[in-house]
Amino acid sequence: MTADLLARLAGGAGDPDGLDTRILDAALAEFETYGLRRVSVEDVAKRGGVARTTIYRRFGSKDQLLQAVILRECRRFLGGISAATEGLPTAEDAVVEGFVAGLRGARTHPLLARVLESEPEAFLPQLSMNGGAVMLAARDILADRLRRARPGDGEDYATVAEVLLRVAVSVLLIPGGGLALDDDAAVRAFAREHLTRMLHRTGG
Amino acid sequence: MTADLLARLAGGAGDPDGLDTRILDAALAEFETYGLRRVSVEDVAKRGGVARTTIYRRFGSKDQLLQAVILRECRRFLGGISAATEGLPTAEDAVVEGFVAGLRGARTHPLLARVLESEPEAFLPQLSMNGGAVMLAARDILADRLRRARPGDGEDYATVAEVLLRVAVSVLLIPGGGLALDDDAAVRAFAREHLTRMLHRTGG
DNA sequence: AAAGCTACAGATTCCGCCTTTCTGTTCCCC
DNA sequence: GGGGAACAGAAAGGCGGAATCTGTAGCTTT
Repeated sequence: MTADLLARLAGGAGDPDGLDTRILDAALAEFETYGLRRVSVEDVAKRGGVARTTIYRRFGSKDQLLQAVILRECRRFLGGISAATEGLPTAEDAVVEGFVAGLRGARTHPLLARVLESEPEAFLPQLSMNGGAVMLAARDILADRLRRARPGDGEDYATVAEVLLRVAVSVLLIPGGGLALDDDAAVRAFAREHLTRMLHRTGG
Repeated sequence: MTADLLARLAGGAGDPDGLDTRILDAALAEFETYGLRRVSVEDVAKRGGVARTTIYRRFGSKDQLLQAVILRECRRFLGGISAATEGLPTAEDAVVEGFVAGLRGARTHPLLARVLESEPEAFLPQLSMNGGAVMLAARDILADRLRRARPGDGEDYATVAEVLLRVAVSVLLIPGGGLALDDDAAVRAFAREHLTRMLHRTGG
């Protein structure tokens, strides 16, 4: 059931008429505007111009619809990291740009901002449940970039990538610290100065 | 007002009859057992064997009482980190043991566990409000240990310490990742292998 | 084959209303 | 300076009934 849903969203194919996409767009817009709790399936149906039953037929339940929205947002987020680290010459660059892209992507995400501000109690469980899985996916993408930039040295890139992501998440959730990470330039400088050190020095 | 409260708790002095301590003990026990919301000031007064008015005279309000409890717990937590990193010969050791002590201290903290499980919606605001300040305090302690173990090399120990703490916090909030941190030994190995790299190599 | 529409049962939420409890303050006694 | 009683206002809890929402089913339409 979940695998089916994932499969439908994975390739971008499997949705020739674009109805799933239209429903997901409508749901995303509703959730971004009103939060999760106050949005009914009918609200989504109206905005999407479809019948309520169609949503149930395609997604099963409101919760599964939400999960599908989240899944798609995660895919976009990962795509952003992937794009920002594509073809960088060194592993250091990949660490820096991956960190910058991840932090900026999360900071500017409308749905995340809305939920975090409007229904934080719904966020912590979501974080404990699926947060780990999302992080594993992001970690693998980042680790792959690192590995390509510096092939065959046996570095534990997956762990390095996960630590990067965890630092980024904690900066998001606990803003008040002493780290100066106000804009992209500051974030980049911090990552370059401190986070790249977790990579083994190869050339020097 | 807050400074006054902090001053009274700071030295351990200023509470000759131990009444503040008894009230704080009672409040802590109540909060650990029943959570934050369901505990009334009278519950605390009964357990502490004092009049309700005394609590108001000494702490001002229920919220300030809670803040005082949290403050004391933070002091204990910081004391644990401080003790665990005392007199270690190298900065690497301080990083490792500070990380281990911080993670274990948070994981085994009864009040933290209770609130996280029973009223997570009260935790996220608390984290955004005071989390940063607590982290700054913990950071300074850790940074001081690192500096003592390796004096005068101009390393930015404060930032290193804060990153350590942020990684620890994120492990607490997002358990599902790929990091194997099940027991102290595993935590220690991870910290030794990956986190110490954020220190500049001095001797080699 | 799949979407739209209507109808429906059960669960959940919302609302107004009332009662209780809790908070924070005051005053007096010790 | 603490204990105790009394108090007003705020907040929380209980509780019916109404409305809404979820999820399902059956039938119609394209």
